[in-house]
Amino acid sequence: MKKTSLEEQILQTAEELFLEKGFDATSTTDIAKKAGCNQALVHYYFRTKENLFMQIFEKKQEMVFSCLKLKEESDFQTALNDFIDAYFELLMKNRKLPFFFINELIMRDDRRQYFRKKVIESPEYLKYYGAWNTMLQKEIAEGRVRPIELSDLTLHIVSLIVFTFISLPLYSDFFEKDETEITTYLNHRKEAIKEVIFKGIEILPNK
Amino acid sequence: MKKTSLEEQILQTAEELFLEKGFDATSTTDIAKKAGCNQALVHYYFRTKENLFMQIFEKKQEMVFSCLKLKEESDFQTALNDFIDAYFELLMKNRKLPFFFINELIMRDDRRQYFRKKVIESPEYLKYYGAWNTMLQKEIAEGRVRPIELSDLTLHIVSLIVFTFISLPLYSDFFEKDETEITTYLNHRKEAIKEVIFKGIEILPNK
DNA sequence: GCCCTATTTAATAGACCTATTAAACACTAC
DNA sequence: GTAGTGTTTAATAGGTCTATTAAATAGGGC
Repeated sequence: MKKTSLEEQILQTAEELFLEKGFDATSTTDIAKKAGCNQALVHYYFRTKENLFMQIFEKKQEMVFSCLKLKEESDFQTALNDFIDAYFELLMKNRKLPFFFINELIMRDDRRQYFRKKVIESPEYLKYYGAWNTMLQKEIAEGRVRPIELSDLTLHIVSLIVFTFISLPLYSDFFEKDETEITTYLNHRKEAIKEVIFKGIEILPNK
Repeated sequence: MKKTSLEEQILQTAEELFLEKGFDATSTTDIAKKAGCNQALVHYYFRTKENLFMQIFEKKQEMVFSCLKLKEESDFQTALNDFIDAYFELLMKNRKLPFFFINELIMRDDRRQYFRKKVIESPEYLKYYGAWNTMLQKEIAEGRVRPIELSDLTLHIVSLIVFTFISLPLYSDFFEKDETEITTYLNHRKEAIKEVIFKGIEILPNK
């Protein structure tokens, strides 16, 4: 029937549950029950709940991190547009990811330190940041973009995108929207975000 | 020494702890210990942890809600500017509020329903929404603001403000900032947000 | 003094959690 | 067959949590 081993099954189930309910609210008993095995088996394969969690955490961390990659050949506007598309698409496929990172990264002192060492201080991250900054500075120098810090621009974009997904449960609940309507709404939000960002940094000046 | 009764003391302590650590991570034992009383007393006064929590939840709900009020006399740009200031100031004084609402409102089905009935469907809320929309439509009709939905504009602004505070622990950790620097940073963010919003909706067209 | 009420405490029931232990099971090699 | 390996289970220790219980304490009115 199943090709996947129970170990794999536990890992998959844990991923679903940790993303759905968070670390604290998910018990090893929950995982075992849903994976269809004895609770002790979770500990047999992963020893601790924390170990099991970290495997999933690192995977998700990598997912988000890889969105920062910049296609070398493209111009700034295209790169920015692609970045927004990529980020939006990632979150449309993983709608609970913002909650996951808020609760399991931002709110945990120990994991923030881990993330900082692993991601922010990595040479790869610094390389990406440098590449983006070079592009932005060129745009500003040549008068196509108003003076703005890369850190501000990034935080603007990430705020607009991520918060769309954070507030999504309110939207779908309050206005009783079904899946199709939600997809339409999200695509609308994506364009609205591009509009306010592009206009807000004057990529397309009204002449 | 203390004028405040233990009941009041418990309520205050619970507010601090629920905001700091969230509902699940705060035990009635924690509250009692910090309030300096027996754990059973928490239940004596409030019967259940949920009861105690809801008193605090409603208070915070009211705080956020009251920011929507619109000073009747002002023009749109001033109103928008004041709204951003008010919201920012509220969160600067209550930095954990976004986490509180994400975990205790957005992520809980039952509390979303409660909030919807209590706030979103209240005549007051609808009145505020109408007043804002009237102003916005007038701006658009008279060509001072590009066509944009109020819902989009609101979500843009709230996203930008709230996410600044959501990501704040990362900022202060990663860049090792002290309190003074954080305040400077937050004020900088407030102005950066106003800039991108005002330019993004063309309140100040480049002529 | 004594009664009555409100407050506060210690003790505990009952539930759930993580992690460990020892025993049972399945399978291959011989 | 048996020995040996890795896998899976039942059982449980030891901890935490909420909520309840009964008993102790304090303070006012008489």
